[in-house]
Amino acid sequence: MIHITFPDGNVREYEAGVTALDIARSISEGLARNVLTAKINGEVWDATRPINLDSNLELLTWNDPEGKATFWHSSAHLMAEALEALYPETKFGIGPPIDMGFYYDIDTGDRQITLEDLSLIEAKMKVLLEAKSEYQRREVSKKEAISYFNEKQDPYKLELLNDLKDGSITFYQQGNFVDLCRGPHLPDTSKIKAIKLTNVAGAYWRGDEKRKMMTRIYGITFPKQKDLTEYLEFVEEAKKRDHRKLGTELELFMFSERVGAGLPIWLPKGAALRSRMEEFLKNEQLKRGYAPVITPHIGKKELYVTSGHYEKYGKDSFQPINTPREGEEFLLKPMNCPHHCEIYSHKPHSYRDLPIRIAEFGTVYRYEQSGELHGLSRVRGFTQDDAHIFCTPDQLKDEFLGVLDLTKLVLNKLGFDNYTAQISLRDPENKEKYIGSDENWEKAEQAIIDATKDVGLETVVVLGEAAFYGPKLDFMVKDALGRSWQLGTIQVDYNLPERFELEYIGSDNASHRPVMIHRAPFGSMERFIGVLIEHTAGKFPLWLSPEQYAILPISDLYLDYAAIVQEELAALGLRGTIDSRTESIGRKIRDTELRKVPYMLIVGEKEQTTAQVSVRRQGEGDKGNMTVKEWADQILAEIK
RNA sequence: GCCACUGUAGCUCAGCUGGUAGAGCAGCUGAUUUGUAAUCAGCUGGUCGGGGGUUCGAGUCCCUCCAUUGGCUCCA
Repeated sequence: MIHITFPDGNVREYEAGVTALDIARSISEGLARNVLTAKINGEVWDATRPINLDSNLELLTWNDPEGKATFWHSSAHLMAEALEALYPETKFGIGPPIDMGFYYDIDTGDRQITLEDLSLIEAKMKVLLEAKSEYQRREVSKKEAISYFNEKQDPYKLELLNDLKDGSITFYQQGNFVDLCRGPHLPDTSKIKAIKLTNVAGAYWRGDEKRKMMTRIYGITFPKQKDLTEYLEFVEEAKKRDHRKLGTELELFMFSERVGAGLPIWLPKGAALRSRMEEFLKNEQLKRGYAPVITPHIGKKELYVTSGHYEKYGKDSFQPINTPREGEEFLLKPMNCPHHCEIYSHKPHSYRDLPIRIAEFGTVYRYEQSGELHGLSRVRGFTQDDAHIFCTPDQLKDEFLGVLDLTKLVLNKLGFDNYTAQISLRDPENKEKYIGSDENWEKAEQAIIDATKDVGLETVVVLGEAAFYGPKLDFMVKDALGRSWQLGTIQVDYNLPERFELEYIGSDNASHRPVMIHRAPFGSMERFIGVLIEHTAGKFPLWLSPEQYAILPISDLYLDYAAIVQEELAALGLRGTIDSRTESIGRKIRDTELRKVPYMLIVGEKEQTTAQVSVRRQGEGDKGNMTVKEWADQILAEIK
């Protein structure tokens, strides 16, 4: 008999050789039905693998990330089985689970798999499901494994085998399909109830662009048909909110082939929206002791040689601009910090001057590979809400607190209330990879951790993810659809003060090196607004809305009254338009709804005689009549 | 940058195997003066992404460049 310990501390006795599935069945049939895999002493195992020693056991279902991963991994094998049945010449690469679903990289030789083939493969998978094949695990020797794939002529699997140690190699088989695989897998294919193959794309073998481009087929599966339906609805909703589509429809921004790829052009409505966000932050920064500065869009190559950016990124950037006579080389600025370092060093500083906080909405240009460009989220020219704080090591924590507070304010003001912070610290095993003294690193890392604790921010600490020049904190923001985005960032930097030989005179009358904090609550205005559009589906918070209301007169007869209403509202700082077209009220409402103007004020005979407006909220409908004053008070309160 | 897909009017899209372009919406003009998501009629609008080629003839076939989309790789 062996002892099995459950997560709640309970211990039960079972015969040696019992499986996780048996144990689940001993508890309840329902549980057994839901078990996908199990964690045995922290390692994820097949639910059907015999347990021979005393163990800790955690049963995993669809609700556990490992359960889902196993489910999708097994689904990838099922897809491979279908592919092999349909196209026997297929060679297989790897087929792992991913965040949402799975993929398999395959080489089909001359035969091209296209989107149209997916439904055929999907159908084949469904046929194979009927066999309810078990996923059978088998330990094999390296020699046996090599001879199997030699015979099958699968060069990719042979290459993978090369890197594996004899004695740790397992095969999994379901139906006629055998794969080299560490596992674990589902008990059998019957758990898979809904299948959708979503995409086909190219992917380099082992991610190496010098190697062969394979065909990657993406898919997703679920234990219930309903889950698939929900997933498809989610995808549909995401498509509707796509900032590229909404940006065009709402006339916020555009791109032009003639201006160039990846260079967003802000249209009046988008520019108004963005300016309001910038004004908001500028005001907050003034309150917090930041000094606005302005620096040029280009800088001499030597500036970036000094900062070290040239060495690291020079070849992969926009190439230098040359002066025609002197042949001097200038680079489009990829960052604002070198310019800001020059501002710091334009005069000597006393410790009494610190911290010095300089801020700039600085537009930077980075050469992104053409295939990487994507709407506003990945561009070649963008504006950072950049600021650099130069302070003493002792001031670091307070400065960090101030920045955290500001970033939280910014996110909340923009309607993001679901976010966490990722703290990236250095790899304690590899301290020599980083610049700066041990003492300073420890101080900085502790400052970040303490500061986040002080403001009660939920954090994840990742070791080894720090930049070589300092630890950092990134805000991970969840949008309305539950998708995570990395937006604002705060980075501590020991490197640039060193390279630019920045100094201050301390109370001991000796010169010291300041610490630098880079921070950008929005990150990039472009990217942030892209996320904001998708988060709000284009229905921006009222204070940002390019058009807060539209007055819709029932007919031309009420245009004069509409103008009076508009004047009254303008005096209160509210902005809006009058739809003076000779159109039916139904038409005006429809057009205004589609423009996502938050409020419609309908005025006709009734309103004119009572000095009221009929209020309609976008997406919600009629809110009834009230006086202009009543409505304005309500709106001004909403904006606050 | 690499692989694949796509590029036709301001927008969304149709145009079979080659026979010199079509719809809806938008826009313009006129009529309609309208009560909570599309009033009606007429009209304008395209060197079919750019360039080159094959052909008697190219939106359609071939080459090339540009851009978009989905991936790969990368991201100070």
